Amino acid sequence: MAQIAGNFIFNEIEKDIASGKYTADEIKTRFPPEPNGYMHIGHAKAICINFSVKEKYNAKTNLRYDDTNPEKESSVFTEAIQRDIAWLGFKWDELLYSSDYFGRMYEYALELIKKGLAFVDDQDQDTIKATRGTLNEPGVESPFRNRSIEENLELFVAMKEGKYSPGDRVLRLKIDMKSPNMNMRDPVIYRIVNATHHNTGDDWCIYPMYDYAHPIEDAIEKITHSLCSLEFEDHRPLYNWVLENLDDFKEKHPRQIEFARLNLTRTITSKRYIKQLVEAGIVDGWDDPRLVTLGGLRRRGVTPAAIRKFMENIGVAKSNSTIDMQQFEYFIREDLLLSSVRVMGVVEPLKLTIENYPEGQKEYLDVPYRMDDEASETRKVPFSRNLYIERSDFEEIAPKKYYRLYPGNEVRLMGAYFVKCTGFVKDENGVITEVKCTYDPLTKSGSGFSERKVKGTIHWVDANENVPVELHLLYDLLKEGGNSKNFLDNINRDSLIVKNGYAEISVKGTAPGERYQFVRNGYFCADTKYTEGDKLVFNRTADLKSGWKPEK
RNA sequence: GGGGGCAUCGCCAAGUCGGUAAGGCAACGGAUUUUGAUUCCGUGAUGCGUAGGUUCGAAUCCUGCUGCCCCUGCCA
Repeated sequence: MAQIAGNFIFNEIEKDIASGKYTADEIKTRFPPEPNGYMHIGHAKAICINFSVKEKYNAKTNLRYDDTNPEKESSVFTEAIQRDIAWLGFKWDELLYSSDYFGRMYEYALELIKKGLAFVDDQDQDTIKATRGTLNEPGVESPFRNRSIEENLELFVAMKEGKYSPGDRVLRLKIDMKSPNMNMRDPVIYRIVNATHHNTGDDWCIYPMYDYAHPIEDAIEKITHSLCSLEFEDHRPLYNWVLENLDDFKEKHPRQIEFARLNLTRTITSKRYIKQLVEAGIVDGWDDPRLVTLGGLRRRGVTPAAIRKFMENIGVAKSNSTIDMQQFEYFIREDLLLSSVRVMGVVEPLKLTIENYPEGQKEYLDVPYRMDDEASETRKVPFSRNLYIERSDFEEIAPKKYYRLYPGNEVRLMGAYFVKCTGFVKDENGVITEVKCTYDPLTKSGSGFSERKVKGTIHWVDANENVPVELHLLYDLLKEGGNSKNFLDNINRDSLIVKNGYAEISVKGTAPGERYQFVRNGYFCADTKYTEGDKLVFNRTADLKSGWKPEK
């Protein structure tokens, strides 16, 4: 395996090992998603970070669902999450649910109550909110803060037994209403919720809050490094407080370390916004190939290897940053360059007639999959008088430095012959409908012909023996420069361009999910939703970079 | 009028004890090329938010200032 690049988290882990805080063989991380939605590229960063610790230190990494809010969670998401992690190529050591610890969490709450560190508050939500204070003013203590341990115990048990309704009472930690850290102002740690939980069913009607549950989950699993995103930095004192006040964990407990989450230019990662797109029918689901959800990327044809290399390359740090989408695209192309088969496909067909190639004649050329590799395998590609070429490979009046076809110019048809443009046909609207040319039999590909050279090489497809393909060209979902308050106004309505083209016959029978490089057009992946039987639909995963700029 | 973070090339990002600014993406040259792809060479900070200070020497230490992000859910 390739050397894993360093980052500040690895440095901290190594310091902890050096200082004896944790031994090398007990290093353990966890990826703790809440099963309340589909994962996207941002989650992939967190997954890669946690599992990279496993790989680098030969450690353990658990997949643990942070399922403490039954109103938002569902098992359709637990399954989707497992699929996505497995797709990325990671194997968790244990698959766990924080809801499996509800019993222990309840016992620990009892312990805190007995220690006088937690109390049942009868105030309603609005009152609690109003007495929390502000960033600049301290909060005020609840009038119920000092009730007896016995009464707290009795009330909390009653909460658990369903004697009250949601909102009636909560369990709060007794920390400090004057703390400058809002999280420490007697945070609520248990609330009453009447909802069926995806894992525990109707066993519970009280549910722990994240700030209380998370440190306990980590500690129970003996996680050493609890890696999370920056916004939890303010929660770290509370994370530590909970563990330091519980007998089971006060001696030794996990360490929380925060890192900056991933932002990518030109993309939408907000769950709320993606949902809007799905519901408005702008995209065809959570796995629409234009989305950076893991399902969307998979359907688009992006490989797990590309995602992982990208994540490793961008590093891990604490500064808020936005990575240029081009950097991600670079790794997509890099991975596809050698892994995908190269064939010819025409996106926007234009007829090419070879006037001196006998009508009715046809030959099958042996074309190497890789023109740049002499050892490349070949496939048979039919060639005849009537072909299709790319519309953009012909110009009636050539711009400067245009190497493609225009009247009088000669180019190479990849894997075939040199061809010289002799004319073209326009319809009544001035649209070019056909290009005419002659070919030179001496220039056959592979013959070693070297009498003259040609600047351009273009791809082509036989006009009779081919396979029709529907090509989905995918562009940014966000309009450039759009910053209307109304999200939908910022959406690029041309993010999906559908083209009906032709691919060489070897593409026939392509299975959903299979990839090609359609030479000069980019990397394509057969869509898993629309490809069916003879109907081939391809998503363009990425185009090819081009150094050619028409205008000067 | 609080607290917690972050500031190194257009975008990311190394820089662990102060010793004289890695790497990637992008961009721009040029070479090779039956993909204007790939590959290959070459080009970037006298400078590390800013102003001072300590030091033979500071991105790294000290002080002041500035900018940006996060925090007042019975969400995670």
